[in-house]
This record gives sequence, C-alpha cells and structure tokens, in this order.
Amino acid sequence: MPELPEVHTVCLSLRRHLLGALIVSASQHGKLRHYVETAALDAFCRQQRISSIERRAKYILLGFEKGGGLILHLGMTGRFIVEPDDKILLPHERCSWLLADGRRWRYCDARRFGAVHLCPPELPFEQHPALAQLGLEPLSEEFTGKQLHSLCRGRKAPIKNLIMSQRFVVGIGNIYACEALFASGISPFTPAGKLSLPRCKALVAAIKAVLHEAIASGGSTIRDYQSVNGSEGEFQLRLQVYGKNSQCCPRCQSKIVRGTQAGRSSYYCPKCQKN
DNA sequence: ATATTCCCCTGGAAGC
DNA sequence: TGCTTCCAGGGGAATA
Repeated sequence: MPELPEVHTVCLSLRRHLLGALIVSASQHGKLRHYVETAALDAFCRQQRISSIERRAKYILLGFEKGGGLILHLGMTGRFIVEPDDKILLPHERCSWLLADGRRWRYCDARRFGAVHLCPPELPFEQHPALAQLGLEPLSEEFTGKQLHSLCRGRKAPIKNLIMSQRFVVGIGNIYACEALFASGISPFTPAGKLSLPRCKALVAAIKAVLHEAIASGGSTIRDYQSVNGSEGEFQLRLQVYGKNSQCCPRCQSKIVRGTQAGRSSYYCPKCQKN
C-alpha cells in the first residue's frame, strides 16, 4: 500500500505524535512477515525514549535516545494509531507500545505483509540487514538521468520492473511507477537497456516530480492507505493512469490499458507511451 | 547473475 | 441474499 510519499507522510505524522515519548511496555499479537516476540520486543523497548523518526526507502526508522531503535515496514496494509489507552485490542492489531503519558501506540496490519525489526545500539541503521541492500533514494541528488542510464545498461528486464526494484532505486511502487512512466512517455514494457540517456533523464525528472507532488498531497488513499489515526491522502484525485483501466488518456483520449508485469498491474496509454 | 513466477495473508468489490 | 472469483500502494524465496 504505501510507497515513498505515503511513508513520508506517516513519518511526519508519527513525529508529531511520538517524538520525545517514553515507552513503558510493548507487546506483539499475531505474526507479521517479520516480527519480534513480546518478550524480546518489550525488553528492547522498555524505558526507551523516542528521539528520531526518519524514512529510508519504504521503511520507518524510529531511533531511541540511548541508541538503536525500531525498523518498521507497513507492507500493503500497515497503519498506526496513537490514542489514549482503552485496553481494547483493535482489529488486526499486531504490535502496541504503551507510553508513559497513558497513550498507546498501535500498529495494525490486516494482511501481515508488514515488518518490525530491532536495530541494536551498536549497529547503524543503514548497516542493518533489512536496509543494507537498498538502492538510491529517488529524491536525492545522486539519482540522476545519467545514473539511471548506467543502472539500465545491458538489462533486458522492463523498465517498470527496474524502477520498482528496491535494489536500484527505492520508494517507487506500482502507483508511482505507472504515473512516472506515463508522464515521461515511456512504455512500461521497454527493455531498460534500450532507453537513451535523454529518456532516462526525462524519466528521472518525472519520478522526482510525481513523488514531490504526491508528498504535497499527503499521498494516495485508494483503498487501505491511511496516515496516523486514519487521515487520508488526496493524490488519488490527481492520478493520470493508475487504476484508469479503459478510461480515456488525459493527453490523447485513447483508451488506457491494463497489462501485467511481474504479477502486478501496469496501467498505460499504448499511444502516448513508446518503447 | 539476471529475469520471471509464485507465494505470503486478508478483505472488499464485482460477477453470477 | 449468498457464493465465487478477482484484485490490492510489497517483498522475498524459489525457479528458469
């Protein structure tokens, strides 16, 4: 569910709710893709004060004042609730942390594709195994058309698969891959190695633009995504092709098509987007 | 090594 | 109304 703009939005909101908070206890209910049993989670978090909340790729890095912290991933349906503790288990609640001021911070995830990792104080976040193999941040200065062109060299996989692979460039999922490819006039099926440098530059510019616009709109709420305590994004109103199967292309009026790549739907305009 | 396929899990919407 | 099928903002393991 959440791609970079959504995770960014959640981070900003979590900061408002949790920075400076002291954790009293923690518990875990039901398994996530990666999870930590209650005993270990509680021992790790107890009496820790939250001093930083950052994003890396689609992960949320929550740092403790004494060092170390939590690495959280929302999977497709993860969401956070921070409210006064009413001691009732919410639907799909997988983890919760009781705070010293009486609030409870909950992580709910219906599909359980999310993850919770512990990062010990002696290990920098970026060296944790969950983060060690990640590629470039798309909004960083290092992510340029030239850099993308060099990553694509010699590759036969479709460009959409490449920009969605977190080993090359992080944070881009199905929505923003489709939107950026449409904006730059590139077919999602184009073999990555076939893209010229100017087209790589156009794609990088489109990726940065669409991510910035989505951040400014608080992300896209299509079915599951919510920021902390249920607030929703608005970028779904600005989508050009994602989910617009059989509707008219906003640029040329021909029908938008839904295809399948790597088991995921690709939405594109067969006339505007060229190989 | 690189590229594809399958699978994890649950719920909502659409189709019959 | 109720049952079945399809689909979903992710990612990793298992195959070719």
